[in-house]
Amino acid sequence: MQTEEEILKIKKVKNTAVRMVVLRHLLSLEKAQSLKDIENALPYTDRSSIFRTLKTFEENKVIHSIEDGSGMTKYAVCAEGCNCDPKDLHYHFYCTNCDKTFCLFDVPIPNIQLPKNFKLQQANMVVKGLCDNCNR
Amino acid sequence: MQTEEEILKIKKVKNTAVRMVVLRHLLSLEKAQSLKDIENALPYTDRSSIFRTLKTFEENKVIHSIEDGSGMTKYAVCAEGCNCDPKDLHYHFYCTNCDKTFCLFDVPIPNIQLPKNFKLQQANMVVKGLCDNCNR
DNA sequence: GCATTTACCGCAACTCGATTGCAAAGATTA
DNA sequence: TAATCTTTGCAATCGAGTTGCGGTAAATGC
Ligand SMILES: [Mn+2]
Ligand SMILES: [Mn+2]
Ligand SMILES: [Zn+2]
Ligand SMILES: [Zn+2]
Repeated sequence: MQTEEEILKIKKVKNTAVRMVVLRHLLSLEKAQSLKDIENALPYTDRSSIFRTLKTFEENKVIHSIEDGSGMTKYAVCAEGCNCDPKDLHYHFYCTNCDKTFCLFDVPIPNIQLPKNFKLQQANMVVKGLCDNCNR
Repeated sequence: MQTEEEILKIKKVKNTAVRMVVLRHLLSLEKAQSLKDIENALPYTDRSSIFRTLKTFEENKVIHSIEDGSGMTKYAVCAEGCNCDPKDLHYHFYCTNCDKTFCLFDVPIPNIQLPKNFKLQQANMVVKGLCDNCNR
C-alpha cells in the first residue's frame, strides 16, 4: 500500500494540505465518494478547493470518476499501476439500498464486440442491486 | 413495428396529446434523446409536461433512461417485450465526438459474476468512443 | 535574501438540468 | 349536470457543478 505522498509523487501532482487530506479521505474508505461526501467529512475545507483538487486528481489519474446514476459523480482512488486506459476498466456496483458505490476490481470485464467501425475509448459500467451487507 | 397508440395501450398509459407527440419523437430517431433535445424539437410543448411525460413513460416501461455521463439523462423507447429486467439489459454507446447515444440491442451482455451475496437488479452500461460515422 | 512570477486556496456568485407548487383546462365518473 | 380525478402550462425553486476574483503561499530568478 502506497502512502499519500508516494501516490502524488508518482502521479506528479504537487503535494498540498488540501490534496493530502482529500486523498487520505478517499483512501480511508472502501466506497467511492461524492464531492458532497468529502465536503461533509472535511468541514474546514472549502467546496471549490475540494472540487478543483478532484479535477486535478482525475486529470493526473490519481482517481477516477464514476457516474452511478445517483445524481452525484463519485470518485475513487485508482489502483496501483492504473492508467485509466480501457484495460484498467472495471465494473462499479451501486447498492440501491445503502447508496454505496464500490469498484469491483476483481470482476473481469469481458471483451465487448462493438458494431462495425465503432471504436472503444472508455466506459462507465455500473451494476446496480444489493450489496452483501444489504442482501439479507 | 408498433404504433404509438399500440405501445401506450400495451403499457397501460393513457393516450394524451403530449404523450403522443413525445413518443412519436422518440420513435422517429435512432439515438437516445435528452429532455433538452425533446424540448427543442417540440417548441410548443412545455418542458415540465415533457418531463412528467418522460417520468410516466419510464415508470410504465415505455422508455428507459440512460446516464451517459454527458450531464443530461437520455431516454430511448424500450424494445418490444422489454420489461426493464436484468434480462433486457443492453449496452449503450456514447460517441465522444458527435454526442449521440445509441442502444446496442444486438451486443450480448455477458453474465456478470458479482462478489458473494451481491444481488443484481439493474445496470447502466455505457461504452464510450467513436461511432461508425465519426471513426474515419 | 529579496523581488517577481506562478500556483493554490477560500469565498461568493453563478450556471443549468432537474424538479415542484399551483391553478387552469380537460377527462372521467357518479 | 355536478363532483372528482388527471393532465398541462407557467413560474419558481433546488442543487450539483463550476467559475471569477482577490488574497496567500510556494517556486523561480537574480
Ligand atoms: Mn472504480
Ligand atoms: Mn437502451
Ligand atoms: Zn448496500
Ligand atoms: Zn459519433
